[in-house]
Amino acid sequence: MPELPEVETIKNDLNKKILRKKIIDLKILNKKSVKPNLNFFSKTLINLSITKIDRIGKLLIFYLSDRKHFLLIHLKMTGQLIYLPHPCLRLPAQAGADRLAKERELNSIIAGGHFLEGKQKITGIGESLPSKHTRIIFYFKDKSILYFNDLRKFGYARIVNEKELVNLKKEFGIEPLNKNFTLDSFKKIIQGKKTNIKAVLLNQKFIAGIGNIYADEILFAAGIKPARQANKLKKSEIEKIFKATNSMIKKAIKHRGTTFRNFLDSSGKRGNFSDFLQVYGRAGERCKKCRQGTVKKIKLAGRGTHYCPVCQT
DNA sequence: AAGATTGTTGCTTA
DNA sequence: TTAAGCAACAATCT
Repeated sequence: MPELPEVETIKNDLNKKILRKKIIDLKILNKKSVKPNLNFFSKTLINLSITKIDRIGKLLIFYLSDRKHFLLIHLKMTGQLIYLPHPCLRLPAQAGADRLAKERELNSIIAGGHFLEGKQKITGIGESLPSKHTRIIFYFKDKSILYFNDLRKFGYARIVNEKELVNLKKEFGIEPLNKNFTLDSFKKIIQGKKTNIKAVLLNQKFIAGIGNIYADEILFAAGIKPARQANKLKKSEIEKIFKATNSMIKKAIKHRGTTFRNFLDSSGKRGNFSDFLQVYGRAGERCKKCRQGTVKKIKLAGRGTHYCPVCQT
């Protein structure tokens, strides 16, 4: 479930890898993965290059060299963007003693997904590329390839013009990494909402980028029950949630995101923040913080919600 | 084998 | 008028 930290990781990596490389061909294996339609999508992208990659919430924005169009990619639940530097890379003999190991690593993604650390099977990955979940393939002039994989076909790649982009941006709330994400702006959002705090954190129109995993983790760190009514939270409690949001997002980015089901970064690697999760996915287990409560799982805002009934109040 | 999984949209209800 | 709630979507796993 790519949320802000996962999408940010992909954005940062791809910004180092694919800029100014000409797109010479496209393969669209699932029509519904591209918008507005297959023909326009291909016709627009071919012969262009990507000049910059941006992100708003969980949405990736690729600036294109025609300066008129933008490629938006949303990974939704199971989307992956995996970049293959070269389909058949061979390093020169003078590359050093570990040349073969390096080559193997660079090429293993083709050989069958052995690039995965460990042998843990994760849905939709661990396959050679393209896989049965590959929906779009971008071919660059330097022979490198970008794969858009999406097991559940929820994600999409969409071409928009500047006006559409501007209108779309308006739909998003404040960005946790932006300067305007202040305690004051956060307070204003929370205090005006009658619904539960988890639903507020999840709503992209209020705060952009938080999804189900980080919502649970943030509220756990803040010691607040997810079902608490937002406008009834004390100032001190809002401050705790604000601080937890800030540190959680930053720490998760530092560890390259969370792989719970099938998130992979642009090299096909897992996110390490999974090791730091405190409540998400721990239903029935002892609370890691107070060591008294047992993590409970309920349904809130239509989502599985984990919390400790003892130390979250 | 039904129910859970989640991000977003669009519809309904309050 | 606007906020809030909920089904729907997709494909798999438990």
